[in-house]
Order: sequence, then C-alpha cells, then structure tokens
Amino acid sequence: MISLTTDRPVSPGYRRAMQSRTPASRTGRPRSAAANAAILAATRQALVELGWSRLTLGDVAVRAGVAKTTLYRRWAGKNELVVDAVAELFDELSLPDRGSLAADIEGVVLQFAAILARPEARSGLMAVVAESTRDEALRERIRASIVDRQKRLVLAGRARAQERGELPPEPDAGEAARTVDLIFDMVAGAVVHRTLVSAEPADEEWVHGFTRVLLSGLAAAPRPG
Amino acid sequence: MISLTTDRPVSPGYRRAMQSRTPASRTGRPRSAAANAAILAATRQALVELGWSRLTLGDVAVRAGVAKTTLYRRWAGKNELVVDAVAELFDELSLPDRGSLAADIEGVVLQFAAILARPEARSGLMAVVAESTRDEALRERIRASIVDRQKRLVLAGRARAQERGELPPEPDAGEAARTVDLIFDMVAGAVVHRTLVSAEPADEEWVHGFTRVLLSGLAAAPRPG
DNA sequence: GGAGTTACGCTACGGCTCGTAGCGAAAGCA
DNA sequence: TGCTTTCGCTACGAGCCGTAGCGTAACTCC
Repeated sequence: MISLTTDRPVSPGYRRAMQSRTPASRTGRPRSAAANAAILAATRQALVELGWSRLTLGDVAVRAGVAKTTLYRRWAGKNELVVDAVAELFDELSLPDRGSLAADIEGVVLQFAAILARPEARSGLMAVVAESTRDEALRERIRASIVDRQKRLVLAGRARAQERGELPPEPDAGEAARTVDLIFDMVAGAVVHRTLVSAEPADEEWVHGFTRVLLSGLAAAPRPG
Repeated sequence: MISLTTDRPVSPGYRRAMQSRTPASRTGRPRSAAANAAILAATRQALVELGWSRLTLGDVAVRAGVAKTTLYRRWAGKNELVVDAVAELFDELSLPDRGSLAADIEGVVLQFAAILARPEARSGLMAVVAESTRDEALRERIRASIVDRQKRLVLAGRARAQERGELPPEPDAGEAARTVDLIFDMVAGAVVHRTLVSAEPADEEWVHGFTRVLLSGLAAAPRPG
C-alpha cells in the first residue's frame, strides 16, 4: 500500500468546503472548487436514480464531468463521498422563533422531515450509518459533519425555552449535556424511524402528536384540552 | 428474465421458517431446513466479520457449506437474505410483567438495546433499511418480518398499563392505532439513533432517562422526586 | 418398486466494477 | 521561467455477480 504518485492519497484532514483549508499546500495548481460542487451534486443525483448499492464512483465521475481518478484523489471511497454529499442537505436546517417551545419543536421537526423525504437523503444517510458500524473513522466523520452540526438546534431551542420559563434551568452541566443528547436521539430517531422504517410521512398531524408526547408524556391526556 | 430451470426462480411466498409452508409443493425433494439455518447463521457471521458492503453471497455459501446456486434458488439477492438473517435476532424479544408501565418499558428497551449492540444486527439492519428506500417489496418484507412482528410488544404493554389504570382507555380505534405507531417510532427510533448514530450504549441510565421523558414529558421535573 | 418431480452440488462463463499506475498537459506560485 | 500540484485519459489485473448446464440425490404418488 505504498503510493508513488505525487498527489496526496487520502487527504485526511479534508473537511467539507475545501476552499477553507488554511494551512499548507500553498503552491501548485489548486483543486477545482467547481469540480467539488459538481461531484457532490452528481453523487446526490446518482443516489436518487440508483440508490446506494448501485451507485458507482465511475458513474458519478461521468455525471460530474470529471475523471474517475479525480474522485479517488479527493475521497477515500464511496462512504466518505456520500457522507459529504448528504451533509450539505442538512445545513439548511434553522430554528426560527415561533413563540413557544412546542411550536419551535414542530417547526424544526417538519424541516427535518422534509429533508428526509428527499430520496438522496433517505438512501444515502442510512447507508453510511450502516457502514459506520464497522468503520470508526467514518462514524467520526458522520458525527462531525452531520450530527454535531445539528445539535446546535437542540441547544438553541432549550436556551430559548428556558428564557421563556417553559423549561427549568439545569445547574449541572453534565446532566444538561446528557439531556441534550437524549432529546436529540429522541427527535432525530423518531423522525428517521417514522420516515424510513415505517415509511409513513411525518406530516403535521404526526409531528403534532409527537411534540405533545415529547413535552407532556404518555400519561397526559391523549387529547389536549 | 425467463427462467428455464426446473427450480422455482424466486420463491415469492417464501416466509421464514420454511418448514411451515403448508400448501403446494407436495412432491419432489424438499428443501433442506438444515441448509436454511446454516445459511442464515453464516450470513450473520459474515456480517460480523465483513460488514454489509464486503459481504458476498459466494462467501456466505462457502461458510454455510452449500453451493452458491442454492442461495440464489432461495433468495432473490443479498437484501432479502440479510433481512431474514437479521429478523431472527428480534424474535427473542419479550415483555415480562415487571409491575409498572415504566418498568415494562425499561425492560423491553434494554432487550432491544442488547440486540442492537450485536454487530450483525447493527450493520445488517441499517443497510437493508437503506436499500428499502428504493425497493418497495423489500420494505414490505422488512415490515412483515421485523417491524409488525414486534409491534405486538407495544400493544401488550399498553393493554397491561390500561388494566393497571396507568393509561386511559382509548375508545377511538383509529386514534389508538396511530398512538401505537407513534410510540413504536419513538421507542425504536430513539434506541436505534442512540446506538448506531450517536454510537453510545443504551445502558440502564440512559434507558431510565428516556422512559421518564416518554412517560412524563420534558416539561416535568428533570429529576424524579 | 418405478416414474415423476424437485432440490442439490459443481463447474464454467460473460459482464461489470473496483482501485491503481502511468503519462502528458494545465494551472497556479516564486 | 521553473517548480509544484492537479487534471484528464487510458489501461490493467482482480474480484464479484448472476446464470446456464449437467448429473445426482431425495421425496411423493401410482
């Protein structure tokens, strides 16, 4: 496994948005940012038309109008490429102030559901998660590119709710962090399971019921007064 | 796609536990039940050692001690084979009476988490779910073999809780069915997300916090009296 | 017991994808 | 003008896919 080429073989610190790599590699021909965007867009398109298992890097290269070798110079393989292509989809998530915690949750969950309704997110996201169970580096890439980036929404929503007095303040930092993780797993997990496994739409009615249970629990009255 | 062989090409109604197919196919050499068990066990073993993407049907055939063609005679492809192999893992789930709804939930969630802690379940389950986003028949197979089979646990738990008076009776059948689906998505989704995406163990502490939120909601006191 | 039917093991095959090597040319920087 | 890095292109061995074909084994019905 000794590479004799002049190109870097794997590009380890290669985060998304390649133009933001500040250190090193100041000389020589820079990598084409346009090619990067074209490759990621072509990957999403291929996910839509072919799904995960039939997606091949050669096909993506043809769609993007670049050579197959360019793909292998920038990404270690199919897993890493799809992670980056899917991660871009989640950057559009936001948390507008809708006046109450319940409304805030419903709003962001509906956004999340809309993203998961797109076929490139459905097949791509679950596939890389499956692969990450046997690839620690890939799991970390997913966490950094997708999960942790969106956990900000939970933090912002909780802070806003505490300002409103809807949630009690949490003095213990460790306990607060665990709660954030729990909420994130419950929200993201429920929407993913509803959309992908149950294969039913996470529409307004479902989101309303979900939010009610999340805030008030099962023991509360099944129908709000 | 015209098969000229004497063997049935796909075996459409081929459920799990082949010995229980009562109608039709009364004559001829029966399919070996031992081979079936060996193939599914070999599939799980290959999932552990290779993961989803590197698992090949030829490799499974060698591990199981059968010919590769036997695999293709019984399953349409890799997807269907892994669904059946993984589905067996979930049959051990049960709902012992632990005295309260909270204890019942915690018990079954811990069982579910234990199954998802096994590598053959982790990589196999998510992979077939990802593939099912582009394969309606596969999604239905997953639903019949795994999801609907375990929804019985939610039904039993709710009935038991209603007998205890912990949950109000639901006169509307449609509303009750939607609630069952919602609970199932929330429970299974949260555990799956915690285990696979967050890659943290769903241990007793986490399950305890999850159950508290599920029953009482976020607005309740963060620490139980 | 024989005939009919189905499943099995085995071999072989074309076709496709993989991931890499090697080359000359292009695009920036000193 | 050199130096460095990336690019497109071609070619290649390797591996897996899914199926065909054949002879044999197992079971049922007559």
